[in-house]
Amino acid sequence: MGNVEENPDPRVRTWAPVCRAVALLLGPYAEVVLHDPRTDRVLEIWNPMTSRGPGDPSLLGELDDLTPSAHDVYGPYEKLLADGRRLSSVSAVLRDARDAPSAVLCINLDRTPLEQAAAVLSAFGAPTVQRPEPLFEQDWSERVQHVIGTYVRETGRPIERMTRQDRLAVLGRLDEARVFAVRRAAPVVAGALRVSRSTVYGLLAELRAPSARD
Amino acid sequence: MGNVEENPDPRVRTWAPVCRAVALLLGPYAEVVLHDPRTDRVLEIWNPMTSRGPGDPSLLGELDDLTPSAHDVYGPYEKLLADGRRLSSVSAVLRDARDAPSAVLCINLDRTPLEQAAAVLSAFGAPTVQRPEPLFEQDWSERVQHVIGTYVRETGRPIERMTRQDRLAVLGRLDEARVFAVRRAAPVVAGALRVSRSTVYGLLAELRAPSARD
DNA sequence: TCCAGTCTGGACTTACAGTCCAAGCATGGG
DNA sequence: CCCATGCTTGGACTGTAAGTCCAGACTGGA
Repeated sequence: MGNVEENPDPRVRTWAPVCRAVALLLGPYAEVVLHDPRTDRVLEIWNPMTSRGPGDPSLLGELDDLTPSAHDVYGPYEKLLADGRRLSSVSAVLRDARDAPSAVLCINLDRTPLEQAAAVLSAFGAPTVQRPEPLFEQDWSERVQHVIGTYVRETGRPIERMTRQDRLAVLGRLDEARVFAVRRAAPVVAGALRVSRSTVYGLLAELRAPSARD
Repeated sequence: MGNVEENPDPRVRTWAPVCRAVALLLGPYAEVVLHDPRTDRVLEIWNPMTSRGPGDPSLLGELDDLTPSAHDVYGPYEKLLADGRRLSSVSAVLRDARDAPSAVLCINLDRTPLEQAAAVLSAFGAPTVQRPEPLFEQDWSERVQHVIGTYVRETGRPIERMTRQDRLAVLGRLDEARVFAVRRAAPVVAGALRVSRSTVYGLLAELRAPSARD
């Protein structure tokens, strides 16, 4: 992470103590990044989780999320690393004495170990072979929206641009969530996916009967 | 849990040490019950989680699950207590010297504290605003059991002695819980209430159309 | 004993779940 | 430009479960 005290950039000298403190507090599972929003490059990085370093371009679109809100703090967002690690990410716009944006701070927390620990705990006294038969709630149609929304966010692909594979994946999740045990669910799902009822049943059949294993 | 050493029932004297050991090992979160499968009653109980005691009927249908399998050990099953605690439950058929079934052992582990801990862990570094769904409910048939169980506890009236008013009340709660939005729910509820399908629909109609408000 | 209220099994109707197919519509190769 | 291929679609169809209805059985009380 370089010799910060000698870093020529005044912004780094200003913010480095905060960054180092956060990096220390959250141990090896948090990455702290200071971005230059004008050049879209990394100013400094602590506990890097990828191979990024100062001067590298600010991959990951960490700065893209900043436009819509009126505040200076954003998130937490969920990010997915290429190797499958799941990150919770917050960003903050840092301003200089004249109140002009001078840097952007990002903290990326790797939630994978926490989630593994949670899985160990909740598996204790194993809850049967039956998987957590996910719920149905008063308004199960919100669950449909949630599953689809999550998928769209993960892939960055809106419903209109989904491929057949996308639809198969989404329907797989919905089926696992036992959504189709609810009456009238299929037409609702079809509508949500902008697809006909026939297509839903066709894709579901394909999912449920991979018996054509030739 | 009574003075086990003086318990006149030889089965209790035989199995008590095992039961006590398990109850001690799993601390306050596990209940150990010894059932008499012929009379369908509790022989002895350690760390009771409900108000059951020796001689009480073996509520909860802990013995119902035993028929279908060829082995003598069953589970873990998931059970829902009336107050919402979630149990992992295993049962074992205990046999005497002549290999005849003499008692049934049930161990019920309260998973709630573990799940709370798991929830704390997985909530750490909160993943966005999402997580509207309580990790409560499992599959809907357990919701049925839960509603009925709660009612039985509240009124102290077992299913067999319920009046028409009781059934109306229970069905009202189930209807509010949107249980009947799930396919195949009505027959299951009818079975759980020890009542015919016709009766369920009749009572439901009465509940839903009190329009004759004159 | 009868009566009133309730429950029951079973026959029935309705509504939805799920299947099937001919035709439409993209996409891409020749 | 045409055709071939693969996917989707609306609609017709079948099957299964949801819900209704009713004559008869059961129950407790007068």
